[in-house]
Amino acid sequence: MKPAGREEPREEHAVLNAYLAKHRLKRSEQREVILDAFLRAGRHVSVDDLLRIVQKRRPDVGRTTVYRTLKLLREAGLASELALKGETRFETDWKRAHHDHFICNSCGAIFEFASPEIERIQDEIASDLGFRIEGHRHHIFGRCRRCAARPPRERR
Amino acid sequence: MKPAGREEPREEHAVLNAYLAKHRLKRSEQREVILDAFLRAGRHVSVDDLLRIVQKRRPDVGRTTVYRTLKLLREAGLASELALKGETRFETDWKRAHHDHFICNSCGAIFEFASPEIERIQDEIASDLGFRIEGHRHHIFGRCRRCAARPPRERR
DNA sequence: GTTCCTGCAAATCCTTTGCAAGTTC
DNA sequence: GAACTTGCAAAGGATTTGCAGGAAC
Repeated sequence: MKPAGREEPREEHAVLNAYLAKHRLKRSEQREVILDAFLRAGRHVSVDDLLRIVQKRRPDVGRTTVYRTLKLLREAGLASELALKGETRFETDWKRAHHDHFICNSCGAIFEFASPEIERIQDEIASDLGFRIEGHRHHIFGRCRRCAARPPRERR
Repeated sequence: MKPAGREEPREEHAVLNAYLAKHRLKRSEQREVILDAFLRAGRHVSVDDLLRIVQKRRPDVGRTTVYRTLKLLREAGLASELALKGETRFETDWKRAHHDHFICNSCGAIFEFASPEIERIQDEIASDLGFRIEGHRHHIFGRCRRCAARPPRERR
């Protein structure tokens, strides 16, 4: 455990810096701060979530920069996006195994799952079709354990 | 009235009318025309596609009405939506078996697939989690047979 | 006649872009 | 100093909403 306040030198910072160098882009404090906030934020943050977190430390960072930095992080392989209806959320993607999502319609909680078996079947179907897979998004919607137990109250 | 260019009396029209009656809503020519265009349009139309088709027959129909009618059709169980990045597409949903989609990143073509096996695995995973499934969206992205054969030309 | 629909324009929401000023290399 | 970044305001694109007039019941 590192001293309070201070940022641990996470591998992801090095990855970002390598990416910047490779593309002749420049480092900036904003990018550091945003990456750091993103890594600490936990999974499935929206742009607004992230902006809010970042602004606690640097109130002058603009929403535009958060958008631009998230795009950069995606290109660098550090973030991936989760296109939900109406809003896009982001999750860390560095050395994480592929996974998909359960999304609770009631409380909005997002759970992750992975199934090599599903992936395998997908691959089979794709190869039957002559389709070359480049990615996929598999979202399951429903009610999480807690919300299923406490059904939504009736309207009338 | 059944003038030339006549519409076949599809079951879906009856479903819509039943839905309207049940909810004390009113029938209108716009709704008929939009539903009809939607049924004929084939799969995966965008709002703009549909608007264009509808306006061939009734140039005075507004985009707003198309949005509103699609919403209605969804509620009546006649349409379901396919949330793609940047635009929403709609497909007919009356008495159609559940299916998911392959989407070609290159030409935009959309193919459908269904796998009872995948559904079964999903159910298992969900029940392990105590999650009650209400629906899902499974999109696979990549290149279709044709686009895979003709790789994208290089930029330089 | 009352209630519902429609089309237009305006409003929203999320995201991107133009630009002048500030940073990094 | 040249090239890249930033934040703001404005622009964009998709979708929704307010409203006055028009249709359906």
